Order: sequence, then C-alpha cells, then structure tokens
Amino acid sequence: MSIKVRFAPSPTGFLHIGGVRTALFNYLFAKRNNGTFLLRIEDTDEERSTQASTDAIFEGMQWMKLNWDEGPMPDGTDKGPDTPYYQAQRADQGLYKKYIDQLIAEGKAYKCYCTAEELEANRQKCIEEHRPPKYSGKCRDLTPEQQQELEAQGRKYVIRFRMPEEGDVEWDDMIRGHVKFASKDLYDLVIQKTSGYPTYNFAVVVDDHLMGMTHVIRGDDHISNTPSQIQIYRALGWKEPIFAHLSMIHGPDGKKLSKRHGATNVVEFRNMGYLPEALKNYLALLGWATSDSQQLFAPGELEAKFDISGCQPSPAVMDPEKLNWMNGEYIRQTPLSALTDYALPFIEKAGIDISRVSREQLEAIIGLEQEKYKLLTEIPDLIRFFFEAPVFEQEALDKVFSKPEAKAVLEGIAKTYQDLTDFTDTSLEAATRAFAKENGYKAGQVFHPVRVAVSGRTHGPTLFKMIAYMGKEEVVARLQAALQYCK
RNA sequence: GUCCCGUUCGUCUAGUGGCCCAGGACGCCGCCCUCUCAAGGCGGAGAUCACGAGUUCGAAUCUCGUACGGGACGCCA
Repeated sequence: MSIKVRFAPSPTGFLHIGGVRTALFNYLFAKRNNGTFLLRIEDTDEERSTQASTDAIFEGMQWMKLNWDEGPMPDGTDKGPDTPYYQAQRADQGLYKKYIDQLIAEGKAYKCYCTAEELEANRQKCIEEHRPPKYSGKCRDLTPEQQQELEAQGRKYVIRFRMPEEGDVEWDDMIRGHVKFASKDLYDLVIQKTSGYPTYNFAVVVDDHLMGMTHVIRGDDHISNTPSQIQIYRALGWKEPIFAHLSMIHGPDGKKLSKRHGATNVVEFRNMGYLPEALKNYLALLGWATSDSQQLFAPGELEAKFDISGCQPSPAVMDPEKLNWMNGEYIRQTPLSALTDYALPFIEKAGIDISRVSREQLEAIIGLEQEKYKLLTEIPDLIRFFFEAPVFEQEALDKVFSKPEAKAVLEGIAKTYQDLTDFTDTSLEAATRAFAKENGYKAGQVFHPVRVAVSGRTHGPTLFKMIAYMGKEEVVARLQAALQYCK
C-alpha cells in the first residue's frame, strides 16, 4: 500500500517555524517513500480561524517549496479526491455528524449538558483533592427522561465520547518506540461542541481515516492526545495509522520555541534574508541526522535520504549561528543570476538606486562578495558604495589616511589611473604595483589608501576588480575627493 | 497535583555490547593562503556519555531506581 501523510495546521495565526518543520518531515517522508503528501486545514475553531491565516499557511508552504500533492490550493480550488480539505466545509456537509450519530446509536457517545461553570467547579475540586482534573462523568448515564427534562429547560449539550475504562492503550511509535497509557487516566472527551462542530480530537480521526493516512507524523505535544484518538478509531471500527511523534523545537532556555525567542514566523525568516533551501536543510537537521551526520544536502538529496529512524526523540534547540553559516553556504552555491534575483528586493528596500548599471554589471558587483554574505539582508550595505559616494569609516580614516604617505599615494595613483587606457583589473593591478615599486612603497601602502578612498572602508572585495567595475572616471574622482581627508 | 516523554562537547548530532578514555558539524582559538575582509586548507581547546545501582569478561549502548528538564491535562488545535 502506498504511503500517505499530511500536514494539518489550524489557521489561527501565522505559520510557525515548528509547524514548518513538521510539514517538512511529512513532506520528506512522503517523497522518500514515493507517497502522497496532503494538506488539510483544521478550521473547526470558529472563533479563531481566519482566511488571512490560511493565506499565510499557503504563502509559507510555497516559499519553502513544500508542495502538497493533495489539498486546498491558494486559488480556491481543491486538488485530490477527498475534497473538501477544509474541516469547516466538511462539517457543513454533515460528514462528522454521521459518525457522531453512529457512536451515539451504539452507546459509545452521549449527550452532556454540563455548563462551563459546572465543569470549572469540578476542575477546581479535582485540583483541591489532588486528583487529575478530568470530567466527572456526570451526564454519562442520564436516562432519556432526564435528557428530555434538561432540554426542556433549554440546556445546550455537547457530545462526549464514552471512554473505555479498562485496560491500557498502547502503540508503537516510530520515534519513541512502545508507548502505553492506562485507560483509567483517559476521560470522556468532547467530540462535538454545542455549535455542532466536531472537536479537534474527533475531526482528525475521521479525516485521517477517510483520507487514507497510513502514517501520522506530528509534534510530541500530541502524544497525550494519541490514546484518546486510538480509542475513537477503535470505537468506529477503524484501524489506526502508524504514529510518529517528533520532538519539539526549543529556544536557548530549553522551553518550547515561542515569540520571545525571536522570529518564529516563517515569513520573518524570508525577510531576514534566509534562503528557503537553507532553512529547509537546517530544519531537517533539527531532530534528524544521517548515520554519517551529513550537514549539507544537494537539491533532492534530503528527499532521497530522509529516514524517520534517524529522528531524535529529544527536543532540539534552534541555533541561529549555525543557520547563518548554512545560509552562507547556500548563498555561495547559488548561481549569480539567481542570487541577484533574491537580492533585488532587499536592495530596493535599502533605497539604493541601481538604475545606472546593467543587469550584467549588477550581477558582477554582487558576485564580488558572494563568498562573504551570510544573509541576503547584508548585500545592500556591502555594495552600496558602488552606487553612492563612500561614507568613510572612522577606523579607516584613523588607520589608513593618517599615514604620512597617504596623500602622496592617492595623488600619484590618481594620475596613474588617469593615464591608463585599459581600465581592467589586470592592467590596474600591474599599474598599481609598478607605481608602488617606482616610488619605493610596499604594495600594501598603496592598496590600502586606494581601497579606503573609493569605498570608505578598510575591507571589501578584491581591489582591482572592484575599481574596474566602478569605472575610471568615478575612481579618479573619488581618489581626488579623498585627498581632503588625508593629513 | 496526575499522566506521558526526554537526558552524548555551549548548540545540532554520530553511536543499537568490544572498532569509543566517544566521531562529525556550527561557534570559539591558532597557523597557512592573502591587497583588506571573507572563503578555503591545516591544527587546537571543548563531553567523568544526567546521577546511582545492577546484568556482563566487557556498557554511552541492556535493566531498575533517582534527579533534572519538557509536554499534556479545554465546547484550542
């Protein structure tokens, strides 16, 4: 049987980085096993679900190139046989109701008329008596007469699942091994709200079964939901899928990753200058590794090598330093033309006017420091001086222009360049070295002031390519303009 | 409070009874390369494998306890 997995987010906020990792592992598992990766929107929370959040999920998934084989598409259509893929729509079709009715008819579920206040009072009492806070079972065995009476009073009801009380519920988790819960620790959970909508624990079971999921790969915050869900599968006469519970991502303080640890929204990572491929590679290694601890993966390699048995059961702390390194690795591997495309929005945002250079020249300029970028956001400031008059760093002024020979060097080299007919990096280097030799300077005594004069900085790209790209007129003008800063 | 899960360098991890007084990667330090900064190359520091007991000729690896950490306990998902 072909493998089928899903990512089932609820649209109640932006797409969280932890969610992206769960989606990624499902995606990779499907790819590796030639299976199907499905997306389902779990919008049964009528109050918190929003269209904007659904759009954010699409945006994040698409940016990360986590393409789903089945599910809702951003254009409003559905792809696949198990349409619709929005639980709210499925609920409106009465899809869950059918199974709720079946359970009630079989005595496996019942109506509960308890109010929020009653439930809360019970919870408090449990805590005071040092018992686990679980539903008391008050409405479990109401007679039809009692039910009628309560309904006559206008009481609303929910449907609760009658949790079997005997034995243990156990399963073999692909990541954690054998997990066992005692039935007595479970309780009669609500499966249908007063609104008529199913709750999460019921809707997932129904949909995962109906949509043919063979494996459920999700965060380990769902471990304690699993035994209840297994009992629902059994009550419905269905075989449960194979479960795999991924560890969570933690912040440096060891707590579940959240806003206070910094960026958690995928889109923020895009804005911070990360490449989706790098983030994907990094996230894949958070909780998973190959037997040789491979770090960098070529396109398609993760999809080919991902093996869920390499997943770590313990939580992983996200390390921005390593992500940055990895992003730099990916930037270095990106063809210049693609890198330029990636950089363009950031350059524009930084307000740099690049209109006077051709696309080809822009690529060359960006390429000069390709091996240096870690984040796309660093690019604008590193290429800015090509397009604007240099802003002199204090350090450059102090260290380089304070040298006694600086002024003479700039004057002389300006003249040398002025007379140069072939303004290419090779002839520039030859001319500059010749100038140094003739005047008794060490190469560095000439290179450094020139660099500062044209860029304002002590460090930057390889000097002669840099000034060649800048053009003779501009370079000579900058050399002359810089004289005023020398002693 | 109850239940569940977890614990190898600062961080991500390799490791499934002898090849491990523990390997790789990020970060850090040093050297080399070099027109600067990077990148790259080479080397270094960094883990009593949470702790304790047991099984075994032999344990990071198996068993049992303890500690600490995390998660769940909703008409949220």
